Amino acid sequence: MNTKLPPRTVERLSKYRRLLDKYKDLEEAHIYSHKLAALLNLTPEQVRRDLMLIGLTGNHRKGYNIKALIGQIGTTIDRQEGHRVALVGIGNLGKAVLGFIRKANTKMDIVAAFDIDRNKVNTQVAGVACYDIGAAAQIISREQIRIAILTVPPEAAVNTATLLLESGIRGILNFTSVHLDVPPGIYLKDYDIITSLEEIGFFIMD
Amino acid sequence: MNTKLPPRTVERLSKYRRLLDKYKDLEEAHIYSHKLAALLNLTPEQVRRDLMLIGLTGNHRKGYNIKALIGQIGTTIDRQEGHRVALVGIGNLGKAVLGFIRKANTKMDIVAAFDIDRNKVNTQVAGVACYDIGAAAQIISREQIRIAILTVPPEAAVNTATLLLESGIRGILNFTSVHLDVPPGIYLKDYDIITSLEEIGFFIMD
DNA sequence: AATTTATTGTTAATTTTTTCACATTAGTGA
DNA sequence: TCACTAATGTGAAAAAATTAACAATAAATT
Ligand SMILES: NC(=O)c1ccc[n+]([C@@H]2O[C@H](COP(=O)([O-])OP(=O)(O)OC[C@H]3O[C@@H](n4cnc5c(N)ncnc54)[C@H](O)[C@@H]3O)[C@@H](O)[C@H]2O)c1
Ligand SMILES: NC(=O)c1ccc[n+]([C@@H]2O[C@H](COP(=O)([O-])OP(=O)(O)OC[C@H]3O[C@@H](n4cnc5c(N)ncnc54)[C@H](O)[C@@H]3O)[C@@H](O)[C@H]2O)c1
Repeated sequence: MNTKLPPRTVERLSKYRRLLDKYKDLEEAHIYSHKLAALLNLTPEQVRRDLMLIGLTGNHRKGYNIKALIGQIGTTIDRQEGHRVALVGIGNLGKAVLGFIRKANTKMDIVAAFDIDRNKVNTQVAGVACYDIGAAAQIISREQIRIAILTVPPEAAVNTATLLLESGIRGILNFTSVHLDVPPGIYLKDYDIITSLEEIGFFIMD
Repeated sequence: MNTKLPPRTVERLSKYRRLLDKYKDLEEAHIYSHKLAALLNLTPEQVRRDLMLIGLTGNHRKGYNIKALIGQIGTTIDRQEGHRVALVGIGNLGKAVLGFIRKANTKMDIVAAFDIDRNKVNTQVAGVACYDIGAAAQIISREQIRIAILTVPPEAAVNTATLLLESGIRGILNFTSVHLDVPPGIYLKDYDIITSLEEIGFFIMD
């Protein structure tokens, strides 16, 4: 079900599902486009169009069936078999991420974590097995891991990313704020809290 | 210098500066739009347009003077006096954020952190004073804090956000993945790693 | 000094995204 | 049963963002 979808739509679909996840077991719960829009600061038209794009159809009187909505978002943006993810760098941020994803209901499975610190290697954090970074190539290949979350210290970022790409990683979520040069075909997403803060700062000025 | 700027431009300006920050002391360093674009997966035209929008002018032969570029981004998106920020919830994520921002060169100053845990209250983390959440209203008002980073457990999110808004906070960076209902005029930005991962997952499928 | 070159600055064109507008429709209740 | 209501679904319009195109130009070279 991988038709070409606008990137923004993909992002919003993920958010709809995150928001409505807690109602997923209610068989007959519905939500109106204007309600969903209000919850996420969007317009009702935008919500309807997004849902239209994934072929979801609502009820003219009750709105969208939440269970169906979650299901359809799943068939659209998830891989059936899920995604196998590695976390690299089990520091404060890495631990927070592990704990967070463990609790979340998602097809993103963190199947391995890597660190260089001997005290962390061969332990479990939030139910995830931690390995030495030296074993990364082997484990990523064996476990068919395709996505990596990079939370190593900045000075280790470039080398670690190179290693990950050589090991078969196809997408990186990079928290290090270090610029990574990736070849075409690799999906790199950077997140930097400072950019978020500066954006907030700019828009609250008056 | 607060002309109306497209939100995307603001975000990219922040990224240009983050990326070039390390060259800020080189008096005569220049960069071409195409070089900057390549570093951030943008087009040269987009870079030139962004810089045009903030009234920055490059040299036809050498490109943009990095120091001038950083300066002009500053006058455009920063407040001269900086922004006073509070971090609320000093757990794994909160500590990572404190350490990160302390090291970064930015006008965002974290001037207080809050927690409910008695072991954390009245300590310092990454040079930031930690207070009891009960003192938040008083300290936020006294310190004129306008922006809060919310890293409390999900179940505390709504109440804590209410308290922050009552205390004068105008912008919230919300990591809790809990939906917050904020009145108009308050700038809320949510970040959820799962949405980032799902986006990566979707776009590496083929 | 003239020529060449590579880049900027910017208008115009294009593409993408959002919003409008309204016909259609499922349920409600008189 | 039949109008009425408050939604959806979607083509069309508008707005926003990006990309193309190219004249202007500053430095390097001859
Ligand atoms: N983008 C953001 O918003 C943001 C926020 C906070 C932190 N950060 C960044 O995230 C990263 C981690 O932050 P943190 O606070 O968790 O740091 P941390 O020092 O607590 O953790 C880093 C971990 O990486 C491990 N490590 C070091 N070298 C390694 C290597 N070569 N291979 C594997 N593991 C290695 C360390 O042993 C440690 O466990 C840093 O780069 C930091 O700057 C980014
Ligand atoms: N959005 C994301 O990408 C992302 C990633 C990781 C974690 N998270 C979320 O961030 C939050 C923090 O995660 P963490 O791993 O640091 O959790 P944590 O449990 O380590 O830290 C939470 C901290 O908040 C404090 N706290 C509890 N109640 C409080 C209150 N009422 N007022 C002030 N402080 C209070 C606790 O004492 C603790 O120090 C959680 O909501 C988690 O789900 C989000």
